[in-house]
Amino acid sequence: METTGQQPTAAPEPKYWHLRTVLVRAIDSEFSTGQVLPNERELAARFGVARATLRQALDQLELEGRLVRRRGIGTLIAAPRVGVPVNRQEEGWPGAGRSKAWRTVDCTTAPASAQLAGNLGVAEGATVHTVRRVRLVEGRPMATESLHVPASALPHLPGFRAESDRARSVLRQLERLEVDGESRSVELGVAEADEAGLLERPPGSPVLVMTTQYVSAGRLVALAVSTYRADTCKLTFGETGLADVAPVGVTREVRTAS
Amino acid sequence: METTGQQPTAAPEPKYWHLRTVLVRAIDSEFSTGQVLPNERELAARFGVARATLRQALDQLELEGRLVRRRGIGTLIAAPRVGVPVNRQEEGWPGAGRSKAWRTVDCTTAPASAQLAGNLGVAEGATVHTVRRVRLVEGRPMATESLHVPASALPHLPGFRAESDRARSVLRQLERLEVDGESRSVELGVAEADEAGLLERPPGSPVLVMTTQYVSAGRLVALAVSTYRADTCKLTFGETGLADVAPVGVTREVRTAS
DNA sequence: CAGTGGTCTAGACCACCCG
DNA sequence: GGGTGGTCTAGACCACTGA
Repeated sequence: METTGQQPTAAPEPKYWHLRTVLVRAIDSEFSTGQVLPNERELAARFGVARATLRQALDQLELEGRLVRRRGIGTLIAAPRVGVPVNRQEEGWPGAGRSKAWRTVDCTTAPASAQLAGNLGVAEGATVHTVRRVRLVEGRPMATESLHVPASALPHLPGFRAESDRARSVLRQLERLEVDGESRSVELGVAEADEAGLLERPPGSPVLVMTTQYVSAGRLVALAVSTYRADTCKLTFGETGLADVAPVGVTREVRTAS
Repeated sequence: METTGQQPTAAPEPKYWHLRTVLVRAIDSEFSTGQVLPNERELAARFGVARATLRQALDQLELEGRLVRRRGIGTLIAAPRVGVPVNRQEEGWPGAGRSKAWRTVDCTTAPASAQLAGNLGVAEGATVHTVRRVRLVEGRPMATESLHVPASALPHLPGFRAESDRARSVLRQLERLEVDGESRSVELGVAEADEAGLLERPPGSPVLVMTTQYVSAGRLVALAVSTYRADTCKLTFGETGLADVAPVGVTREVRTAS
């Protein structure tokens, strides 16, 4: 199992990491999108390791978005990640009410918990509308979003309505507001049970969690928490999209090799 | 090992996922930042599972940034993620030459590979400067960056110099350019060997890969590929930072519970 | 049905940290 | 030293897919 002829005193490279490197090369040179790899038991045998060790390498590659594993089917070469625009307001929230990009799941109106109230800058117990939506890209769910709006930010909201109407009303009222700006943050998370279901992924799948604060007239009028599938999504904040860059994996390899 | 009294016909929840849920509750209620958990063998025994199963749950929690595991020490409750500003130009590149936020590692000047040339919009083989830097937050490395600049974008760059001087010159020249805008993308990746070393993390650690295109006078003048430690970083794109939102984990729990 | 990936086990050894 | 997490093994059973 010589790695690359390293000195005995050198730091010993874990088998699974070496395996990953070998597989990356094989994937890049001998396979193309959608193709299925040999099954895990065979691969493990071929490389002379336990199946668990091989799986550790595959886990890495899946986290990088290079592989997709489907139970009962096999391990496939993943398509390059989809660039999902999140910068333009039309992509995020206002104007999206009529778009097909988002599908409303439900809408609740309830008093804010201490936690949520703090984040929204309102008093605890203040009424807050919460719209839950799913973002679709090419018909597939790519993200979930929980949009929290204090009732005080929507003075002209019509009275009681059916849930689906209420969601529409909230979104419509939001569009009427002048949005001065948004501030966002992005971090890594995992899909909880409900999100996992909406994203059609198993619980624990990695997601990019984007938190957006919408400001109007100097006040925070909405807080959106979105979870994007990390396996297939690349969040793009482009201002005026220049040419798209090639998959990062490749870019980074190039740099490393230089 | 009753989970929560679910029907036999219900979808069986994996043990490691149930374990994770239990641990999340324990962490939030009974532990505080920096505290060490019982060791893995003891925890596994206490929950009546194999150590490997327990580790699967801990892996999840580490990915979420709730735990930190240190070899020879133990498993600690992680501090909340650090918000790292990446939107303001002063945080990213121009003006950072004199700042203490970035430490230059090296600087190379070489012909562009086909891959890199395509991404930069120059001819293959064109001369490109590459500055490698590390971003420090509170003295700790939080990100690595490879900044690629076509020599054609820096017409006034002085001649040959020592490497450290060259890096400084490239950065200084870049600052002189008027930057019309940047377009960014963020996705999930893993740290390769060299990045891992700079970030003081083992290879394969999750990172947020941010790719930034800098545009000046309608032309792409620089391409930056940054890798941020996903365990401790939260990328913030705030325009004019309002109050910070609480840790997302909590926020999301609140929403789920509503 | 046979074949795939997903979960789980019990045990072993190693690399690292500290007193 | 003894204790920690990190790696690796060989095997088992389950859940899902497709023919």
